[in-house]
Amino acid sequence: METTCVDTSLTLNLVSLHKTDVAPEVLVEELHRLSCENKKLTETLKQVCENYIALKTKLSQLSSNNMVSSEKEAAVSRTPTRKRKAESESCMSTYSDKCNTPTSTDEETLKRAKHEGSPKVSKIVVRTEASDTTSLYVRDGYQWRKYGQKVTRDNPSPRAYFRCSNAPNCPVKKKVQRSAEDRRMLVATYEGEHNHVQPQDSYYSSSLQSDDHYQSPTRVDLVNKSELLESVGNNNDGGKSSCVRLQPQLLAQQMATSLTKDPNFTAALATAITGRILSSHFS
DNA sequence: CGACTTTGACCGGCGC
DNA sequence: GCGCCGGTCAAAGTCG
Repeated sequence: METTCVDTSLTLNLVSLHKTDVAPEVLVEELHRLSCENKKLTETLKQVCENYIALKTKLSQLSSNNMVSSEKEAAVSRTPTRKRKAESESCMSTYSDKCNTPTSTDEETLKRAKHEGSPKVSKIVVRTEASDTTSLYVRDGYQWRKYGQKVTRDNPSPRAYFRCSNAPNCPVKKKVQRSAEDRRMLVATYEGEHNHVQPQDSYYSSSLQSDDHYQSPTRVDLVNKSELLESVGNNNDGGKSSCVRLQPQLLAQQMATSLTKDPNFTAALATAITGRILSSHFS
């Protein structure tokens, strides 16, 4: 599994600032240059944010349009929504159809979420190493106790059931099963929310920076199931850089986490802030 | 010895 | 009511 592909090291010219035998006018010039660069970066960031918001608005408009059209289609061809019939139909459908049709497990998860007052349910898709197509363990920073395993009807690979064992009464449960289409894909379904903090010395948190075998998860909340399907579909194409296809918000979260852990970034940020203060002072 | 995994049995919901 | 199926239990086994 590949590590995070976002290079967080900012290569601002910090070295010259540490020199003590530099003329003051050179330092001033350098400060001006950095403040200009900082302004440019701020403008670029602003533009990126604006583009992101515009795209997000467009996406929500498109999805709402799709919902209206699908409701119309459903009204035209109203069929009994019995679970087994739907399942047998999905067995007849092609692979691509499957990608656009909610699986029975998704239905159950959603049903349960509705029934139990909608506890937080989310799915994580993890691509494992090509050689490893039997393990059902997803390292996510928490400690899990396996309490069951079952072979389900719609998938030849067994489904494992886990409970969080970090806290004695933590209600979180996790189901892990290999994808029927791509056995390298582990699909972990989380139910509930942890009532404790994430262990700090976890494999996951440390692996974000150094471990090459880190399984970079694609987390998708089931609030929007189309996101999940899109994510699974995207990860199904045998692509090598799963992090490229992360949802924008997830990518931003990962970037933020990586950036705040990066000493280069904190140093560059400190320099940028100092530059701003000094430039406003000089002008 | 405690924590964890394995695995067959059991239970409840749902479709027929 | 019966059978199927997913989810859970719990006893036995394993490991450090």
